[in-house]
Amino acid sequence: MPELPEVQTVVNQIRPDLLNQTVKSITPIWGKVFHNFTEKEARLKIYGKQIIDVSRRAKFIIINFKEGIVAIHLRMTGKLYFLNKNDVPSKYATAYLTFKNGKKLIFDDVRKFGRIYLHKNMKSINKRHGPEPLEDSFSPEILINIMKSRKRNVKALLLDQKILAGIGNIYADESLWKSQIHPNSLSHQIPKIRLKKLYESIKIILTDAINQNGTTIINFSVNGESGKYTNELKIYGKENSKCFRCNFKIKKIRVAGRGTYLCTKCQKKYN
DNA sequence: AGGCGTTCCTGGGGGC
DNA sequence: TGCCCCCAGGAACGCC
Repeated sequence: MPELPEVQTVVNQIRPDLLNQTVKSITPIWGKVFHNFTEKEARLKIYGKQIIDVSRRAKFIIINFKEGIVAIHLRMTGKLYFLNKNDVPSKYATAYLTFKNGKKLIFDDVRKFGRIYLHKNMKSINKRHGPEPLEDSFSPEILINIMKSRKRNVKALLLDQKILAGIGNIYADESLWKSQIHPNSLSHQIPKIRLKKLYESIKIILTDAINQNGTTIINFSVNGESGKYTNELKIYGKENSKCFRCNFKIKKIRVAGRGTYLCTKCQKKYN
């Protein structure tokens, strides 16, 4: 389940190998993997074009060309890895790119939720996404405004990419645990001081997770090292074990349609 | 506005 | 060993 830190880790790992490379081809193995373009369009727009940067926006991996971008969303089980020209991709490969230097970038995706997009620029992605939580411009006031201006379940808000970009199920639970907020709290009822704590928790947790190469529950990158943040998790996946803070038994409930881990003793419900 | 269910997909785990 | 059912959950979409 790649979220912001995992996607950033993938970008960090593949960027050096992609920078300045010239695309020879991009080929779908599974029919629906190209979400908004055809092979023909790809041929016209990116064959022979040089990659000038590889970056991340929300949970998208962005391959930047002088004119246009290729955006890759890993969704649940997507992985990217390099092979040499004549190597055979795994049975779960849904697409691949080839480059002038003979390398091949494989998009591997067991559950086939992942998609590749071709866009002129970042406009269509930006308009569907809220602020980047790790950018300096993301301030406590912005988070307070997000929460206070809506009357919505706080976990649902954290997961909503239009509101805040990049957070998924694992880091939502971890951030709420660290800031001692019950996931079913109503956003506008949470005191400002608690929201400031939530802001700090999000920043710290995402930054630490990137430094640890993310959380590997299902491997998200084949070439790279596995994510070590798995060892730092305090609440996610820890049903029935003891809360690190208060020793109370950790529960698993459903919030916003997702499996949610929490400590009902030290995470306060505001409603 | 916002909550909820459904869809897309497949592997893996639990129950029997 | 095997079979069935449910669960995992990111995002879009339709409905109420």
